[in-house]
Amino acid sequence: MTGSKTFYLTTPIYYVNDVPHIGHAYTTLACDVLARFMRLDGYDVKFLTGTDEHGQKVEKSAMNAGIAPQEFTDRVSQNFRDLVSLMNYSNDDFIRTTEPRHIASVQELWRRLESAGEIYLGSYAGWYSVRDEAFYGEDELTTSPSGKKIAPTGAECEWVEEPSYFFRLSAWQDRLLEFYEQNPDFIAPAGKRNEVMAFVKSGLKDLSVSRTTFKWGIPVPGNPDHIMYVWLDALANYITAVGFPDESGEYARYWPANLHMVGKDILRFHAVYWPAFLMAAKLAPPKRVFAHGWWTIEGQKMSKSLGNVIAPETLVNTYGLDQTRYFLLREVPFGNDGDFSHKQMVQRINGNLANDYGNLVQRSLSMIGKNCGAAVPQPGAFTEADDALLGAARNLLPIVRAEFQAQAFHKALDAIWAVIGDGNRYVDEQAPWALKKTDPARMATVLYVLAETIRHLAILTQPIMPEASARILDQLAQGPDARGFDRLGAAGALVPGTPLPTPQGVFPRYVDEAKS
RNA sequence: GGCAGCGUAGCUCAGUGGUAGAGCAGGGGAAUCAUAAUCCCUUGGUCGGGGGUUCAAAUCCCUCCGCUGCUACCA
Repeated sequence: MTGSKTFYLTTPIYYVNDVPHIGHAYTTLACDVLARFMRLDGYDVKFLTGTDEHGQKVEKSAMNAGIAPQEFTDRVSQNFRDLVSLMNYSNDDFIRTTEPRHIASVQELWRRLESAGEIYLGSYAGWYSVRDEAFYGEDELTTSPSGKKIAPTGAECEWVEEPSYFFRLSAWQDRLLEFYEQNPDFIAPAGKRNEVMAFVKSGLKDLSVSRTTFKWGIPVPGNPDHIMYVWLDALANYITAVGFPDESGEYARYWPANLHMVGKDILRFHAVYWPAFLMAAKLAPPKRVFAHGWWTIEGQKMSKSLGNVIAPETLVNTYGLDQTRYFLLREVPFGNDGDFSHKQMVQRINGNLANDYGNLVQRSLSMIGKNCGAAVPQPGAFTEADDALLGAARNLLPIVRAEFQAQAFHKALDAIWAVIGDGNRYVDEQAPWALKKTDPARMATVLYVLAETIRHLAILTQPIMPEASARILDQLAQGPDARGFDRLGAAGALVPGTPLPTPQGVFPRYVDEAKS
């Protein structure tokens, strides 16, 4: 056993009514690279993703499709399971909110909240638009000449009242603020933390947590006329997946979650409602919620009406899987909004991957293949320059680790690429092609230093680019058991004389189709 | 409207009191191991405008202009 070092991280569960796009792929990708990193770093990791399958919209979509809701969700949730293999995600579980384990979990959570006096039956009243399926505040509405209340969307609203259970969110305002104060890293990035705290400080109202207007959801225990509020249902997936209500097994090992990764649109649910629900049920709140930004496409907002929504499959087919993974995490400081453009993508592929990283690997391994009998060369004494490059490579782990722990993936990549740059400069300065004639022993040392540097780089790029990194490690004859972070440094140093396969390019240049 | 943040080289951004920086793009050169990839040098900014504090401000204060986010129950 690895012992006590565990790491539990989650993506949001995706609403099955959506078609997977770059945004979904991005969220799960960020979790995937973190999960891979932590595993390589010796942690016992649980990485969860899944689908949110209840709610009025799903019910309606199923009806329109002429099939039962369950059959409908079975069908469309497949889109998200396909995304897993397309993007090479390494999740340990895939949860669906229609599974029996989840229904049992949510109902138990409800019972605990109810028995703790945190839920009461009241009635929910407000201006409701049937067309928008949404309630509006009095101040958002305008009045038409005929006296009707009109929503900002132009839809007519009517005053409706329905019985509803409420969660006593108002009672948690101070305890939430105290929780944020005592856990300054709970919400990231910092700007988002300020927004959430401002929201909570502005005052919290009790939250309606049940509906009677549709059926497709989890019934309230003891009152099946009520369906649970979708967010209570959805958020609970994070404890369901670790076995709740059984608190002995995985729950004891993994809960509280180390990280909930979310898009910035659903931060409030995770940073306000969720810890309140959990604390009210006398369960531990998660350690951290990170809200990342949105992608625009060629400078424009992604939207169905603009027809510029990019399917992850298109990216992977056009640019390659690892190239896409690299771009999404390198191009934009994680947490910021970013823009996807073909030009930038090609820039990254050709500049960073083909020219910098790929070329360093290829030029080094190619010289070893041709001049060192296709085996790891035998080094002599190291010079200052050798030690400098090796030192930079060996010093990378603590830097990269710190950046990953802060989810600053772009900074981790910057640090790795700095060493790639060092490597290319070292090749030019040492000019092993000249040493070949003048000092073959020195050439062997230089090439050994390069191979050892590349080994470090490839081990560290595994989380971001699993396939390409594996191919580089293959070319260094490093087997599956030689790829963990415990092999960085002297512990895993290449053994001179080890036969190496013929090197092959790993990052091809992207050449645009000839314009017509 | 209120609260918060941003505005630095053509582009994307780093830099929070002490002589303006990086990557990419542009220009010149070197090298030839390598996916014509690499390496070196270099052009380029009155740090949004104005005012103030200070020996010294991109960095602190005030003000104006522009942009963005949040301001609860569609997920």
